[in-house]
Amino acid sequence: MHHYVKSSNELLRKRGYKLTPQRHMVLSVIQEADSHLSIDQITERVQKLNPNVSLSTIYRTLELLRELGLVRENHLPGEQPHFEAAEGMAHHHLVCRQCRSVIHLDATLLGSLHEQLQKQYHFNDVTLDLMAVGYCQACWQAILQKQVAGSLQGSLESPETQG
Amino acid sequence: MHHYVKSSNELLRKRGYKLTPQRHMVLSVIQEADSHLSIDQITERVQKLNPNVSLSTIYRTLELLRELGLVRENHLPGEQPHFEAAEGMAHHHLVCRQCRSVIHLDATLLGSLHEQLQKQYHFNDVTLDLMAVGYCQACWQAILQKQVAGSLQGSLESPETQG
DNA sequence: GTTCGTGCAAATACTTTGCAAGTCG
DNA sequence: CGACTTGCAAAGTATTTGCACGAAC
Repeated sequence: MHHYVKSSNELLRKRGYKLTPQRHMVLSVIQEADSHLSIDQITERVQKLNPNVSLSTIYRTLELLRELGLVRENHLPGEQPHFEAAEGMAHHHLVCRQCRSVIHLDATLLGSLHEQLQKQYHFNDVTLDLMAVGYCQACWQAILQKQVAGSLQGSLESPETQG
Repeated sequence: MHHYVKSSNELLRKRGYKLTPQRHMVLSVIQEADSHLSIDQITERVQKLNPNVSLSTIYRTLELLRELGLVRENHLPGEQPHFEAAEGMAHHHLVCRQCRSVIHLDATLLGSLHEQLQKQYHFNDVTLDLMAVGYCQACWQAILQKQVAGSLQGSLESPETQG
């Protein structure tokens, strides 16, 4: 994975920043993770390498890496933001509206939409992040049950509450 | 717009909730907005109708309406969450990584992808929310400028700092 | 020696919770 | 009544900022 470091370093320097040990730690923790990480997870792993790294540095570093396009940030409603390496495949999300369970979807789902957007809106270096929200099978069943129960109760109560 | 109220009411009651004045206000504020609203904006507009409505009620109501699928929530990194009426067209976002400016994209962009996802993953009532992130034209120009300036400075400094 | 980065502590912003009181069938 | 809601105040989390010190040209 470390072949990323050289180009990251160049990118930072071209923009007037340095690749400090802290920045390097944050970046490689993200690059070496299987999946996206929350700020807590990043902090935990970085502080395992060096316990003195402060939380504010982690926030500042993540903001910088995001702005440089070295990491992607995504923020599902109701969760902490998560970060993943820009080199990896973007993975999209299918989220249950009720239980908030998440299914990860394939990056290829959107084809070459990003190229289309780049041309049409004159944006550069575009990446896509799709969130699909619905009810998962289990929650949908539960909702249907509850509604049935409600209407049964309704039709029983009307005569009985008079007794 | 008020023809939504009846069906919203039914949906709430079917699930065991009431359409209180507070909930009604929050929902109609969202339904009558042109675009999506932040929690602050919703609070401001609701409290213009009734200053006694508390912030916690607004949070609780938004969570309920979201869970029922009456409003959509989206959370662009670096911003407050935003809410929009589920009846309207979902609008997608193209965001600049640097200046965070946002372009709203057409809902039709993704075609019938949601139907495909519903079938494939047994999800119900799926809506899609796309976020595309890149550098807008202005920021991209600025970045290129800066890099050019940096390398000029670099090639001047090397000999001169020796003098 | 000047610019860029960091750690720490404090400040700010955001969101959730407990609870007593209010509504309504 | 009894289930559901609300407002208020307090607590809990998350994130940002100011500043003095340290590191790297």
